[in-house]
Amino acid sequence: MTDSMTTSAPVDDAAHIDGSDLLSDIEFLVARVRAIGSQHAREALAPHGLRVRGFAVLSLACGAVSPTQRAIADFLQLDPSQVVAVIDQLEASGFVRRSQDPRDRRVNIVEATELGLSTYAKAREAVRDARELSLTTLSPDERETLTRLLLKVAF
Amino acid sequence: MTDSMTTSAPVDDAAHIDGSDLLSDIEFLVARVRAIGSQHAREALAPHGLRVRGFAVLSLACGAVSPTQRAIADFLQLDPSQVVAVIDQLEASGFVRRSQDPRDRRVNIVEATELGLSTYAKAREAVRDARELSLTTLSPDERETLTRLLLKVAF
DNA sequence: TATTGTTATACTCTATAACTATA
DNA sequence: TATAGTTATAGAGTATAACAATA
Repeated sequence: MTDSMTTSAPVDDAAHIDGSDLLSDIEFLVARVRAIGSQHAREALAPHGLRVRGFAVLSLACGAVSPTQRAIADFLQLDPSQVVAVIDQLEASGFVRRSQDPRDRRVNIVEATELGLSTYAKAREAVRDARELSLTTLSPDERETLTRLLLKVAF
Repeated sequence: MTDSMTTSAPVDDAAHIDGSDLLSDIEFLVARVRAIGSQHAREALAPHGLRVRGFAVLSLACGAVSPTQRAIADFLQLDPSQVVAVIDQLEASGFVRRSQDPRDRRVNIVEATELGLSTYAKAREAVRDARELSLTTLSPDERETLTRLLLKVAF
């Protein structure tokens, strides 16, 4: 339920604080794990000129089908106006380009450029490496279980 | 990696978008689950005059030992200046009071008031009920497993 | 009339540095 | 000199409404 990050180990303060309610609270734990994860991801992405939301959008633009802005908004559960801002930045960095759908001129299709594709490949590696730091305490089996359970909740 | 919320089911758009990279990404899934969870928590807490961070701090203040602001900051991994703001609000609402530690006058001990204790009890119930909506797809065993795995990563 | 993308705006959250009072 | 708390500020993230172009 919080989101900042330091490297301290608050659970060690067991004598000075009673966090029993929160420590058994899945939402609290999820919030904390997200804080750790997005901090690591931010650091891993920064050298590649990407932030977390930009990385997610670029990931979709690099997929097998070039998505529309609307599809991106739906998939990431972002407001369409937020997608505009993210894509503005990605386009300014030369990672994606917008192209009008000839069948419906309202629609923008978001395509990754060559630079976008290669940057994404490198950024993806960097994120994966950083993730090792977060998940080092989990066995491969446990990671798979965690992924499966999160997927059930997320959708 | 995103944080807004609607009730759409983006995974259904499988034909229109390729989210395969993200859907197997624990950090992405964690971010999404957090978004869902904190949205539910926000809605559950609003009628009680609490927000997510305030609820977390109040939870600690209602624990067996009254924490110092520093202990709260350490435990929640918040910057001490953020704790000040949260406690200001909790104190203005009459949920907690600050009292100076007589042994070290720099230290503020945060105690829950009677109103704080009763509000926390109600808010905790509301959050628990709301959580049922998020976790309805998980069995009790799965919830326990998820809690255990998250705890391993979180600390 | 409904939908895609856009602009503008405000609010919350997060991070940082500088300050005070105590130790 | 170091620590607990505070103040101030800026940046990032999020939510909302109104708008133009197109269907």
